[in-house]
Amino acid sequence: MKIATWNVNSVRTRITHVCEWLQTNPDVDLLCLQETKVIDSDFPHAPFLELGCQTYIYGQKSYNGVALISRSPLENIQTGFSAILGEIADPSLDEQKRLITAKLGDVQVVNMYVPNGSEVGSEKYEYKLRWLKLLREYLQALLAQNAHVLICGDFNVAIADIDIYDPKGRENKVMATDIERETLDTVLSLGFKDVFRKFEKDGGYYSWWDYRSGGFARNRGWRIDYHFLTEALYDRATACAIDVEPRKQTQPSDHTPVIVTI
DNA sequence: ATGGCAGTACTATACTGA
Repeated sequence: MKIATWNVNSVRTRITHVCEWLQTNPDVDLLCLQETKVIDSDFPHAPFLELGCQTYIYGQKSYNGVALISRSPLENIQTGFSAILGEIADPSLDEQKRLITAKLGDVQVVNMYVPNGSEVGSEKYEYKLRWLKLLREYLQALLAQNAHVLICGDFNVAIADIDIYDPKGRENKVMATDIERETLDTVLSLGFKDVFRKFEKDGGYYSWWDYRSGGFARNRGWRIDYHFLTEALYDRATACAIDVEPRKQTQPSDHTPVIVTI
C-alpha cells in the first residue's frame, strides 16, 4: 500500500496539479492533503470522484483544512481532537481544522497540519506548542485502540539540522527551535519513527521550498513533511520517497508530495 | 540585514504561511 502526504496550499487553486498527480501515480492508495483552504460546502469533490476516488474532508474558510483522497472507501473517519478525546480543556485547539483520521486496511492513518507558529515567542508559537502537547494525548488514545498507526502531514518542524538547507541560526527560527523539536520528540517517543530516514541517511532532501528568492531552483529547502510509523509498520515499509516533480511545474504548491510504501 | 512569493477575502490591502 502507498500513502502520500502533500500540503497543496489551496486545493481549489491546485486542483489540476493534484488530479494529474493522482493519474500519474495510480498506485497511490491514499493521498493526505493539507492546507485545502476551503469550507466543506465548497470543496471540489467532482474531479476526484471522476478519478474514482473517495473524499473525506475537514475544512474551514481561508486557512488550514485537511482532506483524505482515497482509491477505496475508508472507515471510522474522525475529525479534530475532541472526536477522540471527548471534551478538551482548551477548545481553541479544535477551532482550526487540522486533523483527520481514518482506517485503511489495518492501518490507522492520521493526517495533520501542525500550526506554523509564526515567530518564536509569539501567541501563534505558544499555540503550536499547546497543539503538539494535545496531539500527544490524542495519539496515546489512538494507540490504545489500534495496533498500527501512521501519522503524516505537514509538521512545520525540521526535526534535525540535516533537514534544513542552511541550519545556521536555526535556534531562533520557527520550525527549528529546540523547544519545537523537543515537544515533537515527546510526541514521537510514544513509538513513532521517521520512515524516510530508514532509506536515506544523507542531507539535501526537502519537502518544502520558499517561493521567494528561487528557493527551489537553488534547493534551499526544509524537510517538514513526514510519515511517522509505529514499529511494526516501520519494519514493513519498503520505500519512502519525495516526489519533486510537482514542485517543478508552473504555479506549484510550495510543498511537494512524500510517499511511503508499506 | 532585509525582502523576496503566494493564496484568500475583498476589491486595497491585511493576514497568513514557512
